[in-house]
Amino acid sequence: MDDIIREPKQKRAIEKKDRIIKSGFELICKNGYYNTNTAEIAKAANVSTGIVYQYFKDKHDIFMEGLEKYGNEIFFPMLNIDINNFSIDDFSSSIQEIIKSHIKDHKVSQRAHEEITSMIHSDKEVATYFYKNELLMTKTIKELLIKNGFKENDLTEKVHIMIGLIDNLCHEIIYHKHDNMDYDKMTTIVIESIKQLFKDNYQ
Amino acid sequence: MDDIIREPKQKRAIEKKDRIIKSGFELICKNGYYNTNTAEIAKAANVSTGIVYQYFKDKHDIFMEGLEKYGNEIFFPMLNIDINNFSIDDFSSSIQEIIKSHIKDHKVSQRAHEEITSMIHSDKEVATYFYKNELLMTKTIKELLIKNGFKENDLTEKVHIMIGLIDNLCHEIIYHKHDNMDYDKMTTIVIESIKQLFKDNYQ
Amino acid sequence: MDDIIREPKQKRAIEKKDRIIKSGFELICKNGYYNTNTAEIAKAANVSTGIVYQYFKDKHDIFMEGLEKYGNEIFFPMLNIDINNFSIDDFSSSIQEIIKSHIKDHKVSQRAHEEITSMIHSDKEVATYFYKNELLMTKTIKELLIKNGFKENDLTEKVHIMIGLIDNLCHEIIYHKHDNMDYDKMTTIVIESIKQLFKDNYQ
Amino acid sequence: MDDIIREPKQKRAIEKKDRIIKSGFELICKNGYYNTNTAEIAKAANVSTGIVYQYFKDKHDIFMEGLEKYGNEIFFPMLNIDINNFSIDDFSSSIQEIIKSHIKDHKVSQRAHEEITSMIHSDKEVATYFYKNELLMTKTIKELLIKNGFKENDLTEKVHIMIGLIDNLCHEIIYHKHDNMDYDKMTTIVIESIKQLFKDNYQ
DNA sequence: TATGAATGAGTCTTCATTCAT
DNA sequence: AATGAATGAAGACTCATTCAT
Repeated sequence: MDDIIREPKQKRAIEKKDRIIKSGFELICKNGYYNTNTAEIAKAANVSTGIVYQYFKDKHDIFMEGLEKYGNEIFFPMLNIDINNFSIDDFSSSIQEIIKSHIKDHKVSQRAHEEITSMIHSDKEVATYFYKNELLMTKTIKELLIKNGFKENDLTEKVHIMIGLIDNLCHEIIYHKHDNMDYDKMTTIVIESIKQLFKDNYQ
Repeated sequence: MDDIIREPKQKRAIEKKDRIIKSGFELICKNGYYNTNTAEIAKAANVSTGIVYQYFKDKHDIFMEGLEKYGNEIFFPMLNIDINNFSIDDFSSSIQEIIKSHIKDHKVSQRAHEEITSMIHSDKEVATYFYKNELLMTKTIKELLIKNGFKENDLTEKVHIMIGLIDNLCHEIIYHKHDNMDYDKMTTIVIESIKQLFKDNYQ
Repeated sequence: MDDIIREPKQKRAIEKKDRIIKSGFELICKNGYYNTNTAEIAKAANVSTGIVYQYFKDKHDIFMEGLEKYGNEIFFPMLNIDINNFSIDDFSSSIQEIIKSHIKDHKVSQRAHEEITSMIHSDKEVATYFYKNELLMTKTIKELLIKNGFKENDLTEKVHIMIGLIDNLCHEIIYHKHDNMDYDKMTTIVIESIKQLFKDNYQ
Repeated sequence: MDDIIREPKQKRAIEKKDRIIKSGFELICKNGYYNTNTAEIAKAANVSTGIVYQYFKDKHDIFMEGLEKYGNEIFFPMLNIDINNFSIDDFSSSIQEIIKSHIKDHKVSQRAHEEITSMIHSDKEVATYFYKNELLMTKTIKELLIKNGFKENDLTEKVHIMIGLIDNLCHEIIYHKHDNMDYDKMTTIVIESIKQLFKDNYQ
């Protein structure tokens, strides 16, 4: 009974905290860390300024929790690649799939990427986050490929290059929309490049 | 007479302004826009805080002038590729040359890139700068390749992809130094990828 | 019936209130009034923050009740002098006894004295408390002396001076521990001074 | 000429800083450290809040400078005893003189003493200040007495006790004004006590 | 032109107190 | 009676910009 009564309290508290993280991270991604103040975050989360500091050490902490929570789908969407959707036999569609989900997952903010990567060098915690997840992602994908029959053959380096290719492509598609660029063609070329990249690793 | 007297003054004034731009841009690249204040900039430039506002509308203006002045060598070093150093016959070494100078030019600050790209979306002027120069760079390189006998054949897209490959490589080399990455191999692979990328455009 | 049920509750309530007073007073004495917050007090007392305001008007009220309850043994230990331990025939040892217990009673916190006396002038209630008890103490000791055969002879003033002498001595011993001071000698001298002070009042 | 123009600037700056120190110290002494905010201090000093932080590291710094500047006349007025006014032959009047000036010098605030001594234990800098000056004062007076022919004979301890006696007396006279206390008598008794205290040290 | 002192709005953060449960 | 989450006013401090000289 005690539990039943407490449960919603706790649930609401968690929801509240989540709201703060979400609002904070969204605002920071949209307007920048220094252009977002705690009052705005609190207001967007529909809480008082005071409560923010009951859940978070400081403004930076809000951001870090947001990064931990939402960062992966923005920066490391490939971490969530479903192994079952990956097929060596249909490399093209696998990569296309990755690109699609990559693009789809850019939800929180179009600006997140630049805003946050800019903090890598000023902010040790952010740097650590990226370093950690970059390694993880490379490792994850490498293992995925090996499971799919790829040979170790400068695989680490190639995976890194592939990630860069995909990142750049998605980035271009999502953000820039240069008028003179044909994105379907570009996608095709990138996929072809990736295939070439790994040509010595499978068959 | 007025001119004669003013001339040296003006020369000094120009030098002074340049000093502010340089100091401001360097500090902002090193420590970030919001972690750099005008007092620091003035001090680093060896001028008074007041004078800054005689030469610049505001802090942001200092940064923009710095970006215009020094941005290219940081963000678009390929704009400065010497056409004479580029050879279709020795594609590898040409690209290697580009990478080398790319890396070398990251002088003002290792942090400049992230710091500043983060401002693209919060700052229309910065965005414009990048948009403008990205197009210019793609165009420049494309023309360079055409001059070197390359065929138009999704060349715009390919150039863009190539720039991304090189950027990522340099970035990786300059910033991350992941222990498990062999950068010489990586460079070789990237060059090979670029060659493959353009294989239908030349010969 | 109501009473029977409430009784234990009330007992607990009283204990709870006492715990708040004790914790609050101790913390304030140790860390200062402004460096102690109600959350800490509640936590130390093992109660919720809300309940504090059911027992006390405000934070200041907690402190005042603590002062009333524990203040005497810190600030006016001489109020508790046991008349049976006081002897005109062995003045020295009587005073030595007072000093000993004076020092011993500085238990709640070495800092209490300064912290709280500082509030005398900012806080009318605290001022009233001290004024009231200072008079009481002087009066009490005066009466004690008269009961022990001392003659009225500027006795009020002398008692006040004596209290000051003892206070300073104890204070010095408790807090400062100046290296160059011999506290045994000092005690002897103070006792001799007190004897001299009262030499016209007894014999 | 440059100097002539600069001089007043600098003079005003110094005056401004002094005004902040004075206002800050007065307000803190009157209302307490925690009941005084920087805005009030700035307003009292007739400056903006911002300028305060050009002259001082923080609020505490204002206070410390005030303490260094005005503290001695409040806490250690005897440091300023004029040797020529001190005479072994007329001990009474010498001490009376000290008491008089002691009382006269309590200008900044009646509350200063308690407010500030309360900070001794919470504040290392304040503690250091007091420790340093207490030693200095004891030493100064000791030397003064020796110069006047006093013999070393527990002189350090006696000086300390004397200072306490005088402090308490002045304190009583200045602050408490207990109705039942005759301060002239009290002064006489204190002086007599001091004479007794040193009776073995001179003649 | 040049200085650097001065301004004051804006920011993060704390905490006594209240209130929904 | 009890909890502890929530409030929001207040405070220390920063800094882009202005201004007296």
